[in-house]
Formats: sequence, C-alpha cells, structure tokens
Amino acid sequence: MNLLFKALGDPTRRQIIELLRKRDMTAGEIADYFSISKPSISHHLDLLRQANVVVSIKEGQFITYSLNTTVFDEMVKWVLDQSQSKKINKKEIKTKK
Amino acid sequence: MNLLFKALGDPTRRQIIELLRKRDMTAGEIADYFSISKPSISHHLDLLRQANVVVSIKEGQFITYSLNTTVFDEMVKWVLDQSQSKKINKKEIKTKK
DNA sequence: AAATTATTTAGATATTTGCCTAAATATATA
DNA sequence: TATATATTTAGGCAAATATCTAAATAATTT
Repeated sequence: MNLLFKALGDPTRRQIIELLRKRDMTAGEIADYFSISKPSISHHLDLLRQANVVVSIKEGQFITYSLNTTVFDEMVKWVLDQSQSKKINKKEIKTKK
Repeated sequence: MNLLFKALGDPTRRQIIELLRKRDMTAGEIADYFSISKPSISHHLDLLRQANVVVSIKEGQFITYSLNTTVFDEMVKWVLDQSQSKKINKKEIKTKK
C-alpha cells in the first residue's frame, strides 16, 4: 500500500495514468506527452510498475504499458475501510466549556 | 488530490489515521504511540490537516484531532474513476508476431 | 505570579525524490 | 555488419521531506 500511495503522490505519474486510461501506449509515446526527459519518464514508469499500477509487455523494440485496474479495486477497499469505522466509534466533540 | 496522496504516502501518517479511526485523540496521546519526537508528530498532523484528512479542535491546553471522512469519499470517487474507463477503451494486447 | 504541562515553531541535518546527461542494452533496418 | 531507433541504467545534483533539539506560545496548577 505504501508503494501505491507513493506512486500516486506525483502529478506526472497521475497524468501517465490518465493517458493509459484512454489506451495502452509505448514508453516513447507516453514520453512525448511530457516536456521532461525520456529517462525520467522511464523512471516514473518503473515506480508505477513497482506499485503494480501498470504492466509492461515487450513487443520487439517497443515496450507497451497498460493499466492494471486490479490495484485500484484494492485501494477502494482500503479507503472505504478508513471512512467507515469512524461512524461506529466517533466520539462526541466537546464544546469548549 | 496531490496533498491527499502525499499525506497518505507516509507509513507514520497512515498509522495516525488508524489510531483516529478508533477514537479522537489529543496530539500528545497520538505522539505516545510512536517513538519519534513530538515535534515530528506535530508536523505529520499538520500535513494531515492541510490535506483535510483530519480536523483539530483546541480544548483548553489540549488539541484534539479527529478524522474527516469526507475526504475519503472523494478519493473513492477518484480511484473508481481511474479503474472504470479502462474497461471501455482497453486495447487488445498484441501477441509477439 | 511562578512553575508545569501541552503543543507548535524554528532552525539544522540526513535521507529521499525528481530531474538531468551520458552510457549501455536490445531490436530493427540498410 | 554497421547504423538507427527504443528504452533503460548509471551517476550526479538540487529540491523536498522526515527527523531532531531548542525555543516559543498558551493554558493550567500551585
């Protein structure tokens, strides 16, 4: 869960996710959408892969990246879990006496 | 959304959230659960507050922190959104020719 | 009012992160 | 096989982050 939050905590990486929502892309295609260097994008893709947000498949000299939506399902579970227990255990907020 | 992901991208801050799921706590109570200094915890609480994950209320010389669950609802929306569009636009993964 | 308690603010330091260029690897093409 | 193309790996630097101790602020107690 830590790698996942770290991965999503960067605007460039979230933009990459937005791109991959539309269609699978090669590393080079993705890099063309940004003004930062290809090695930097490669590094971002690596972090997304480590966090299991994307999957890569080598096709000849290209490497195609695609979203792994499974990881989002798990995240929804985690987030919902955080917001629910509160309703049961919420302690009254005292007004200043 | 960036502050929120950044806030959740630290293990200590996620542990603080876990504590506040059980009950509201003062800064000092929270700090007692960790081996890091009170000023560091204070800083983590500040980041959680900036990300709107927690709310603080001053009660005399104490400051009580509690979870703001609203922000999680928004996050669930964001995450669900990411995982859904894919189903519509998913491009077939080519097998290596 | 002086001392104690709870918390934050300030300033310093170490680690992590994001970026770059240059070099390495791997595949495709002439 | 030499060259071009696609991508990653390596190494370095600057900015951001997490931590610490000391000092400041604010409320409570003696």
